[in-house]
Amino acid sequence: MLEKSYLPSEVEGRIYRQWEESGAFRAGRPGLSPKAKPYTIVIPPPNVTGSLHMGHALNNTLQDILCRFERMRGRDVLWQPGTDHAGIATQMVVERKLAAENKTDRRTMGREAFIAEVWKWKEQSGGTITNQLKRLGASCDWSRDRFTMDEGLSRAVLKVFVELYRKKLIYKDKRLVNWDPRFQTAISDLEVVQQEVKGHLWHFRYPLKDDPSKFIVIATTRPETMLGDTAVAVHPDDARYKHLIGKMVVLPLVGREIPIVADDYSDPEKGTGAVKITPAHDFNDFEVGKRHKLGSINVLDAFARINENGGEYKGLDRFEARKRIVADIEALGLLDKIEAHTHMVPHGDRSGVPVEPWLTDQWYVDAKTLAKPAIKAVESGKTRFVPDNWSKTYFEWMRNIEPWCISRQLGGGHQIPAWDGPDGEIFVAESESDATALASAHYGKSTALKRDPDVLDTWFSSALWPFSTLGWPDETPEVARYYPTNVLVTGFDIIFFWVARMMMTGLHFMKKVPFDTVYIHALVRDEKGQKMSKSKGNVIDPLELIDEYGADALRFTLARLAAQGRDIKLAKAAIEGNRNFATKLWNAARFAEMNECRRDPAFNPKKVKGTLNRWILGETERAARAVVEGLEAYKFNEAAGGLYDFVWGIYCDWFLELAKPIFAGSDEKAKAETRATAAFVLDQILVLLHPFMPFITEELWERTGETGPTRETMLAVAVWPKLKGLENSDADAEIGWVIALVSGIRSVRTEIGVPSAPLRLVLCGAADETRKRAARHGDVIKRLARLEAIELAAEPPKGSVQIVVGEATAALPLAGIIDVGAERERLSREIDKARAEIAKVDQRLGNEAFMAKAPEHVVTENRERRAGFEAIVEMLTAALKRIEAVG
RNA sequence: GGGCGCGUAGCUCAGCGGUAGAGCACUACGUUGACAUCGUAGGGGUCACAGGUUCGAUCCCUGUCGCGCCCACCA
Repeated sequence: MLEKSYLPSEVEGRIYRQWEESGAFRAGRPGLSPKAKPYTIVIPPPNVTGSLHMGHALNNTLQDILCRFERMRGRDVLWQPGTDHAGIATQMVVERKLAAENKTDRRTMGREAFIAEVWKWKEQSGGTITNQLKRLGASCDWSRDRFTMDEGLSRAVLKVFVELYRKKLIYKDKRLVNWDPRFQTAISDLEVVQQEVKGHLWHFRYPLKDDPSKFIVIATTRPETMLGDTAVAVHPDDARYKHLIGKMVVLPLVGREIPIVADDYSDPEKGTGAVKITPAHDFNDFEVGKRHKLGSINVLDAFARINENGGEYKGLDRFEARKRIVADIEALGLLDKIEAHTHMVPHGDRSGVPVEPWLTDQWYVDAKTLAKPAIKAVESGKTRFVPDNWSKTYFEWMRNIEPWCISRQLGGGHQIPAWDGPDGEIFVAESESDATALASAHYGKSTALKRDPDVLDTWFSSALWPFSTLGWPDETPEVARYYPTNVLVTGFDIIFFWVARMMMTGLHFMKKVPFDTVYIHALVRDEKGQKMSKSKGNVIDPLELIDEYGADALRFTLARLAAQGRDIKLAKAAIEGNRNFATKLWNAARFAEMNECRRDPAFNPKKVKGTLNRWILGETERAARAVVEGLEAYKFNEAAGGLYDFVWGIYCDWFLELAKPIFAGSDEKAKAETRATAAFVLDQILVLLHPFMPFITEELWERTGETGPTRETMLAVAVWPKLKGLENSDADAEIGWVIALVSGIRSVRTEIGVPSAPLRLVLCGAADETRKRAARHGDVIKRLARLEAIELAAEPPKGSVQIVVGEATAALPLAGIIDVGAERERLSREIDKARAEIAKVDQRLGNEAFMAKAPEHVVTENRERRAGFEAIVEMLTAALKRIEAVG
């Protein structure tokens, strides 16, 4: 006997262990048909340092739903798990740990020692997120778990780097990069976030060399960079400054003479119309500098302090220098004015400090070239975004892509496989010995090399994920079988970081797109729509929810909210509601058990006779179809919502209720059939629901299996129901009639204020069918609508209230309801009919299209047509009146 | 500045050319042998606003207002 309610905490751990032990999650799992088609999803690898947050919960719930669904449909599913070493994030965690343990810091201990610390950390805590994913129910093939730093993946990284280098798609270049002064590393454009900062616009007077009593006034938000100014630019057509073009100014505080140049970049509307040019510290200025062959003077060091080019300001932090310079300019009488100014300032996404454009040597990927096939693949539909509008975002970025800076000056990560010769010559190879060999050949003698200390952007290894995890560059059977993957499930925030780059590397190295479909899901926010963040304190921890309500309730909630194109605002009440749904399901199974609804292996749904049973089987087929269609279209909300309505609103509310009198009755044959049907439908429900709520369904599958023939886990074999040809319009009509009648009576009872008074029901109208139905279902109707008696009459009694159900009418003494929907449908049909008539007339007159488009012309132009039009108006008016009369 | 999306019941959200939906909250009644983590019924909405298309618009088109996000922007 099932307990009174379902207790997730007592079930989930055990069930998950069973699944794992049975090997059900493994690609090529036992019991699989040899013809099974592969179905692959690679997990977006979470950071090893991370722990499960709500975004992971959504992302992995959706992946798990798809994987379990396809597994049950008989596919050979590989859900490839793994974790990412996540550059800065990991470095920060490990550094914090070192500090806590009073060990030496990363730079002092050196690379080797630090990497060892990272690995040590990974061994200790890297399993956290994996275990949390298991608690969620994720059915990954854990035997294939990978880490971006492990040996195989590192080999893939080396090979990709070397190959792209040889094809000149990776190169080293000296240009401005976004420099993060907190971590002292370059970062890519994507890792820069713009933040609004309330600052100032300082107007400085730069004296003319010819006549120091005259000035040109420039405006700047970053006074400290003036130390590196090499020109002042004005717009060539700016009348205010035209006469100054070509003249020199003397840079205050520094004394350097710099030219006034004419350049379109200068915007007469902004600032004073004259702009200082600092090519070493501004991306736009860098371009201006190139055009006018200006020198560039770097005045900052790696910590964003003023360097030796800053003269007396050397050693000052950039913001300290700013204050000093403004004060000094003011002291010289060269401060024209200060305006308050709010503007966007680029910050490092991890460090949170303003980044500096800084001139350094870095490694770049020629993204422009690699993007071309990646753009084409989406244009041609080889890879499809769902929802489709994300392809627009993808195109927009890919078509304007800039070189990808891949080198980082960090402690952890894949070291760049480049070795420098004594003369600066660079040797790129997969191993030190290969590089040495290259160097020997180049120099004609063995030469000592020094390895480039930089590491790769963490996204470089992630970009290879769909094939590196399968064993590439080796030609493994897994690569052949499971690549390309079927779908990538991810959030829109990493389309650029990750999706686009996987497309580029996948197409270049595998010659095939990495995935057919990219499903982009929403962001999970709190119930007020705020982004969840630690600082706001509005983070909902999925693990706490799992503890409180069970993994199934959380998963089902997320699935029901995962509509395309809208963020998810998650409220605890929603999860509670779905926990209640789990309880409801549990109790439906309990009810079935109490009524001896045992699974019957010989049960054939097509041979069922009873109307109620035929009806619920048809409904089951419909529900199953809705799940399949929903999941195939990635409409998780429709699939889950449909099941919710089916299980609660149809199976429990009506089927089981209508079955009660049969179970209590004496018609043994009907009883047996209804029992078998109830058990069969419950089985289908468990299967349909399993992708969404795997734990409770597996538990019930097992428990209901105790009575009938024994059976394996739902994952062992293809158990997805093939329900076809069960829909039955007679049964639909009949049970629909009963439901409508009972609902109508209940509603009328409340309306007239006799919720439990004994009432008689008088059935009238289309007699034969009504009479038969009443006879067949009289007991049920009486019971559910709490009636004293059901009578038949030709006409509704006077003073009664009518309930129209289909063609039949029922009447209760007092009350009143009429089927307005039927009226409306009839109206629509009549209009269509009239339209067709009019079209015929038009055709006869040779003006087909005319009438359809402009009826008002018709009214004045043609009597015959006018008659047709008026017919519509008349019908409309009449119908409207009918509807009004009814209320 | 460029782009995307959203404004539907008190709240969280579905829906989408044909009588406005669910869950939660609220009200009334109900412990009727699966379930009070429940049942039945009810109140509550000019579906942001204005035009247009249509027999009919919450839904399609145009515009306005409000909100959110992404990209670009350090004078």
